Amino acid sequence: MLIIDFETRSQCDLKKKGSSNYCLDPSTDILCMAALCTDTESKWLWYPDEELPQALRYAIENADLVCAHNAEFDMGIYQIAVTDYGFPQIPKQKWYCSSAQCRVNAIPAGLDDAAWALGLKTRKYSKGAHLIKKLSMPRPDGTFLEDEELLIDMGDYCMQDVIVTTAVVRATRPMTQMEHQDWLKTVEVNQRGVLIDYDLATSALDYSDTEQSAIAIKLIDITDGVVTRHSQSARIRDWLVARLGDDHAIIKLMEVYKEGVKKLSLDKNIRRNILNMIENSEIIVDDDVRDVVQLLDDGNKSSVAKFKRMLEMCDEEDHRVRGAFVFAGASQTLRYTSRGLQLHNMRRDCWSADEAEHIAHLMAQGEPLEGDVMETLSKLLRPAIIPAQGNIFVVGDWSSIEARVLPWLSDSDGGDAKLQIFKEGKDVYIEAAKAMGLGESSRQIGKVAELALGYQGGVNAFNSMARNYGLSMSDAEAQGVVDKWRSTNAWAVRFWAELEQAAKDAISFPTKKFHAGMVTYLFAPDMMEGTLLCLMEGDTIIQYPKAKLEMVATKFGDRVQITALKASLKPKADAKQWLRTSIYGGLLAENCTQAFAAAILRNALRQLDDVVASVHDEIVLEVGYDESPTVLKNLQQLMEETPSWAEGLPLTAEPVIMRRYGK
DNA sequence: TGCGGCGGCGCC
DNA sequence: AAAGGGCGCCGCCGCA
Repeated sequence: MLIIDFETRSQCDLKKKGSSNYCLDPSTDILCMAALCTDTESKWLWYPDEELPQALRYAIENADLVCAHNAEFDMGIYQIAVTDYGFPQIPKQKWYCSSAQCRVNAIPAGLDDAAWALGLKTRKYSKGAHLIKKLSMPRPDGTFLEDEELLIDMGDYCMQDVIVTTAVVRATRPMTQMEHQDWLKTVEVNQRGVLIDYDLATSALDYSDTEQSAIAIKLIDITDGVVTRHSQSARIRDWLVARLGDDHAIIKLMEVYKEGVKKLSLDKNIRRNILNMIENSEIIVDDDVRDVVQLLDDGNKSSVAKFKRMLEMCDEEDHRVRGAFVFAGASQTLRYTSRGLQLHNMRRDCWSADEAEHIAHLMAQGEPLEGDVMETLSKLLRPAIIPAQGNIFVVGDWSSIEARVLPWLSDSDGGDAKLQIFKEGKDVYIEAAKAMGLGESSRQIGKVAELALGYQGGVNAFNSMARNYGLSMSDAEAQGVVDKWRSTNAWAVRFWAELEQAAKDAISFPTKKFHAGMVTYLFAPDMMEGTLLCLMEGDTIIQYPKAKLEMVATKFGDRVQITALKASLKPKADAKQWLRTSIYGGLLAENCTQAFAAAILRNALRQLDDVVASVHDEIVLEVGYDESPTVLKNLQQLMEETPSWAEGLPLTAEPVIMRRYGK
C-alpha cells in the first residue's frame, strides 16, 4: 500500500463549495505531496518544482492500493498531478480510503480524531491549521503567499499526516474486499452527482430572504429591537421571561430537562403546545406574546438555507452537486451519511412536480406567493432536485424494512409470526393493535407502538413518536401501551436480553463466539485494545471498540454494563480520552437491525447502474426517459429479491417514476 | 475573526 | 431493573 497526502492551495472555498468543485477549480494547485510505501517504509516528499523521483513513480505504478485519508479529495487533486506534472494514472479500483477504514472500525473519521481515539502517540502536527491559513487560502487581493520557510514547514506537516495515516491504518482492520468495492461504488455515485433546478433554487432563495426580512421587521417592532431575527432563540427566550415572569404558564410549558439541568426551549412541539393553548383560551396572553411565538414558528421552517447550499455546492457548468454521500458514515451501523448538501433529511411533505412547476412559474414572474411563504418554500426543497434533460427518476423504497429485519434477526417463533403478517400482505399496524386488544380502529396506536417500541423504548419513546402522528396520551396510558406491546411481542423483549447476554459473554470469554438469534458476538482482545465484533450474514460486521464490562453508577445503583468507545461523541478540546457510552440490549437490537438493513441496501446498490442517491431504505436512479419502464420493473425485482444470505426475510418495494424528486 | 458549544430542524 | 438512536447542517453566542 502506498499512503499519500496532498497539501494544496486554491481561491475556491473548500468548505463552501465542496471538494469536487475545489479540485476542478482552475486556481487549485499542489503545494506538496508526501508518500509512504508500507512494504519498504520508503518515504518521499515532493514539491511541484521538482521532477517526480523515479522510485516514487515506481512505487505509484506498482502499488496494489493507493491510500489517502478522505481519498475522494486526493483522487481529484491527483488529476492535477497527472495533467500538470506528468504523474502516472492510477486505476480507479486501486484507490483506498483510510477514513472509510476508520469508519468501518467504528472510530472517528477525522485523522487526528482517529489517532486520539486509538490513543496513538503519533498525532498530527498542530501547526497545520495555521499553515493552511497562510499558504492555502488566498490573501484579500486573491494572490497567495510564497514563503520558502513556511513551505518547508508545510512539507513536514504533510509528511506527518502520512505517518499518522500509516499508524491509524496499521492500528485498525483493513476494509474487507466487499467494503472496499462498496466504497468505490459510493465514489462512483458521488462523481455522478445530482442535478439541481438552478433557477428554482435561485428564486426560492430570493423569496425566502424577503420573507425572513419581513418576519424580522415585525419582531423588531414587537420587541422594541431586542429581537432582530427569528433565529435568535436566546434573545426570544429572555424577552418572554422578562415579559411574563418565571412562573407564567407559558414559561412552564417551555421547561425541558437535559441531563438533569432545567432549560427553556421553544422548539416546534413546545411552540405548538403554546399556540394551541392560546387558541383554545386555556392561556390568556397579550397579542405581542402570541405574535412572537407565531413569528418564530413561521420563520423556523427548516432548511430553506438548503437552497443556498444547493447553489454553492453545484458545479457551475452542469449544476450537479457531487460528493454528497459518505460510505459507512454512521460508524455504529455502517449506514450511509450525507454531507455538504445533506440529502438525508429533506422535508418529505412536499409539492408534486406540477405544483412545484406552478410555483416556480409564479416566482419567475415575480408574483407574490400566497399563504405561508416559508412553508411553501420549504415544500419546494425535494422538488428542486431534478433529472437531466431527457432523463427521469426511478425511485424505490423498501416497505418498513426495519420492522421486518428486527424479527428476522431474532430468529424466534414470535418473530416468525410477525414476519408472517408481512408475508400475507396484512396491515402490520392493525394486527399490532388487534394483538394488544385495541381493535382495528386503533391503527395509529399500533403504528406508533411498532415504530417506537422495538428497541426497548419506553413511555418517552412512545409519546415523542405519538406526537408526530397527532396522538396524545398521558404517561400512564402510554405505559399501558408499552406494557401491552411488550407482552404481545415477547420475542423482542427476549431478543434484547439475549443480545445483551451474548455480548457480555463474548467480552468475558474472548475469541469465543456467542449467538443471539441470527447475530453473533465475538470479542477480539488484540484489536484496538479489545473490540467487540457483531457479525451477521451478508459479511456484515459492526464493531464496538475498546468494549469492556464495567461498574457504572446508574439511578438504580451501581450496575455492571458494557461500555465502549463512541466515535460520534467528540470530547471537548482539553479532554484526554475519547468518550465512551453504555450499551444495553435495546441499543444492540437497533444497531444490528439498522446495520443489516444497510447491508441489504448496499447489496442492491452493488447491482445497479445510474444510482444518484440513496436514503437508508430508498434508492434513486436517474435514467433515460425511454428506458424507465424497464428500469422500473428491474428495480422492483431487484429490491424484492431476498439475498441468499437473508432467506425468509420478506422484502417488498414499489418503485415509482418521478419527474422531480418528491412525490 | 475564528472556533467550539449549543439549540434547533428534519429524515430514517 | 431503565433506556430511542442513527445522522448532518444552520445560526447564534461567548470566548480566545
